[in-house]
Amino acid sequence: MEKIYNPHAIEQRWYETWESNGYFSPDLNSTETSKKDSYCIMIPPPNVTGSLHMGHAFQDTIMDTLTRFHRMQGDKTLWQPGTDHAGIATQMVVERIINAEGQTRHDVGRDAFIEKTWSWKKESGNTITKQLRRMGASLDWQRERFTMDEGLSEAVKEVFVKLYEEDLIYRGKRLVNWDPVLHTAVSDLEVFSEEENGHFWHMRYPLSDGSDSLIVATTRPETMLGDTAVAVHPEDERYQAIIGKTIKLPLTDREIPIIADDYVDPEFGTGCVKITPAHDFNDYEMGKRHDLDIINIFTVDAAINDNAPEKYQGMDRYVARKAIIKDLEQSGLLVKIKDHRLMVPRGDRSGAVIEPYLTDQWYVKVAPLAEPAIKAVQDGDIKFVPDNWKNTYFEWMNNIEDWCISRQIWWGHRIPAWYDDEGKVYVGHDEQAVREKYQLDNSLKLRQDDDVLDTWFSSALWPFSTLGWPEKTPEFDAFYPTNVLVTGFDIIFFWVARMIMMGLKFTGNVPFKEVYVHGLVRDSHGHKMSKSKGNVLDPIDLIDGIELETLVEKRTRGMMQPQMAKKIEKATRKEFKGGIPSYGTDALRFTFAIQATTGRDIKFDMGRIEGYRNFCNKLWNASRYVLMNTEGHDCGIGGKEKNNDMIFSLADKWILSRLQETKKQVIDSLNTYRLDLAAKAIYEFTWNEYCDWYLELSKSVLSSNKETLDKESSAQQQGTRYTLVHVLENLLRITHPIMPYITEEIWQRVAPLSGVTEDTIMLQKYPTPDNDIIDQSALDEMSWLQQFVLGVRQIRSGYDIKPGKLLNVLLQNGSESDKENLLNNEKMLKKLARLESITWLEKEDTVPESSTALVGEMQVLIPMAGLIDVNAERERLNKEINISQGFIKSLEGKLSNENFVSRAPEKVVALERQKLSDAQSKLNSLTEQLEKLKTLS
RNA sequence: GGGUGAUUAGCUCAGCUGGUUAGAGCACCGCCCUUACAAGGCGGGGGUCAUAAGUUCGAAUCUUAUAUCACCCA
Repeated sequence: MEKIYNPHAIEQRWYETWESNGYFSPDLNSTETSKKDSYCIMIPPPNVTGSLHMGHAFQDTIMDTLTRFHRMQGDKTLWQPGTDHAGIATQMVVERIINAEGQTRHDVGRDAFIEKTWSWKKESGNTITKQLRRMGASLDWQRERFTMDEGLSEAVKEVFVKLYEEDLIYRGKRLVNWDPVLHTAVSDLEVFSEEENGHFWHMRYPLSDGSDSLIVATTRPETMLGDTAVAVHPEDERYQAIIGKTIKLPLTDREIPIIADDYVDPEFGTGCVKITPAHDFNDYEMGKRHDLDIINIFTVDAAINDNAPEKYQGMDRYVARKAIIKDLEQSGLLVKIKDHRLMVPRGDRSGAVIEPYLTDQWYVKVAPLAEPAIKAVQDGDIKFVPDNWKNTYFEWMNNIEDWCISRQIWWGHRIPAWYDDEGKVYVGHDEQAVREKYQLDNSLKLRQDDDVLDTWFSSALWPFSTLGWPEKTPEFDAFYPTNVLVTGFDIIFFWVARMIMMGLKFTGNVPFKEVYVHGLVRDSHGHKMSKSKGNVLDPIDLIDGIELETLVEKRTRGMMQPQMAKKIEKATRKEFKGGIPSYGTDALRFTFAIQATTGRDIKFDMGRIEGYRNFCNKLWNASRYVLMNTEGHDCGIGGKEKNNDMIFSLADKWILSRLQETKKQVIDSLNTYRLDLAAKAIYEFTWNEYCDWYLELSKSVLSSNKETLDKESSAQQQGTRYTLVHVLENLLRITHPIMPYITEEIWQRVAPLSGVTEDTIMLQKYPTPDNDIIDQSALDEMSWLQQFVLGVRQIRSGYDIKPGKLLNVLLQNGSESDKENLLNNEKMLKKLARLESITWLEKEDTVPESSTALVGEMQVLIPMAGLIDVNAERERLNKEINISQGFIKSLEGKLSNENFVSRAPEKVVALERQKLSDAQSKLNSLTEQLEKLKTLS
């Protein structure tokens, strides 16, 4: 093995081996595993145009860890891969290519455009699936699906037609988020609202009878052309007299009513609000309440249309804004202009300011679907982890609105609805089916709806459409309902809730039994990573490393706000002085796993990934040590059962016990989605116990000279070699779900030494704890040994005694069991504490001036003899005595409290008493020692 | 305005149903190239657990209020 762990040399080779051998695929034909033992996770389908970001990498680490864990436990395991067709995003990508060739998509035509999109997908749509492979994700690629696949499209049609037939889909005119550049409705998720600088324009609206006037304020003055009322609060005393009167709307010849509605906040602005039902969501609702006219004044481009006075027709909304301001000013109706920060909604793809816009769209009537979906969570058929996310879910489900599912673009599932010349609508799987269903004559001309469905519509079917639904398939039988959905909380509404509704509606069953909601990955300062902030980290760059210059270039290229580039460059150069070194996939995965706590934010800190890369190196080198000392030797394959003479040392028994406890902790943690605790248990066991103590202790067993080995020593060496290999081999299997590559690489070398020759670690059994192996007396004795060694080391370090200097220690005031422990472990103590000799003294023996450490009541004495300064030792003892006295005081306080003793559980009181007596004997020893120093000097 | 969550060492975070003299990693300080590992070893310093009140024999942990921050919804 190389001296330093090098992820590059191993990762991709192993992935190719796993994939080409079909290890990721569940064996559907096996009769051994019943339905009960199946395990399935659906990947949240990433956008086909997308590339892997930190959020994906985090989420995929979680899913892959769970998948590998269950696969190793023998479950029939499927992690279902695939991508979604990302209607708008994909269409824009292809459109950009066509534009670069000097054409528009309208020049090309719909059918040819779709064809081009498919060929783009074939050539370039696999960026993210390649990156998923780099992450080590054990997805069953043979079953990869795409939301536009034939089968999934069939599912979409089936669902649409059924919902329509049940009156759960309807066509209606409603306000939607309209992108005036893309000419389509967009979902809330595709709209980003950010604060921008704007103005508040105060305008005077005169009453029709000329008696008075009102002042209204707006951030969008051009919408006044569509005003159909002015509203005040019903209890606002200032305006009681004019409620019910009318306004002469300036710049138009319309009269509009003054209405009262308690939505109006009398404290805000002037307490008068202009109402534009066609161009504002709140106004729309108010318009419905008061039966107001709805006047749309915009074209699809957000220019002024024919419903407005001729003067403004054809003007872009911002040109019209200026014209209107000017005209109002000239008529003396503009009262004032105030600077104002306001939330401006922009389309995340086009960057255009989104307009609420009145159009014909298709909707899903959600309330009837939501009801069983709420019940499923209430009844516990679906559990959220952490549990409190269900509140967020209920909150949304109880206030749910109908879902606009149509989009005015070309790329997507075309709505299976046809119209005749009179506009009558027919819904069916295809034109032929429609004609049969509605008994239409072949001569009747039919035209299919131009719109396509929202991508989320097909995503909502993902858990069952990928398994072949509506066909009856063995996959569906085996894996539906799936076990867990792993997702960020940001799409509980958009996706999770809709999958639950659709799953229940069409399969009669929940789509998943648990929803594990993880946090979102942020930068080291807790900010959201975004291209415009220039703080994005690419997981692949963390795996492979990247030069500083390349990173700067990558972060500042193609910025929406180029003025930010300088700032970003500076920050990047400061944070990543030498670029990013290559950390490898396993270190990245471990970093994610250990940060997968129940919190909502994962602040990604470079210090941590570096630390876990070091951890990989530690594991690597520990393995090197094990191999160096076991290869070519008798490692007692099969353990004691097959090697009767094998002897286990204290250390062997101890580490074997700790291994069982670690297994238990890791398994329990993974079962409860606490990957952080699992990773931590692995880290601590590996580093603090196996490496720091066990490997060191094994050295004293294995260092004996070969020629002089007697039978006993060789049986001891066999025991130690067996334990070295056995623990490491188990540890690798325990760790494999989190760090697949390094564990596979090492396991290939280690497994044969434990008698296993198999092709891959990923299909081995996951280790299970064996309580019979846990040896409490070994745990106790080891703790004695550790205290002993630690005590000597502290003295050594406290007095700057060179590590190489061998010491002579004296023991006094020890018990029989101390004596026994000493006999059993003298050799190990000498090696670890670097001792020349250990001398057991009786109580009455006199001792030279010494520095003292305590192991229970036993005093470990290191004679000073020029090593230690008496005053310094006195000071040290005094400090310890002080601490001890403080502790005793607090314990005595507790125990002298009548209430505590009578009310606290007996166990707790007994524990406190034990603590007190321990502390007192410690104090006695310390004082005794101090006394000795006094009398001697 | 409504909701949710957070506040623990310089930084990033654990701390499960109240029983800890409050832990870890990184950073920091001292010693050490001891043949698995300097991406390392050994030892050490560092916190009134945001604030206030309450419940309790006992509160980082439960309740209430306040402050600050974050996110979601309107």
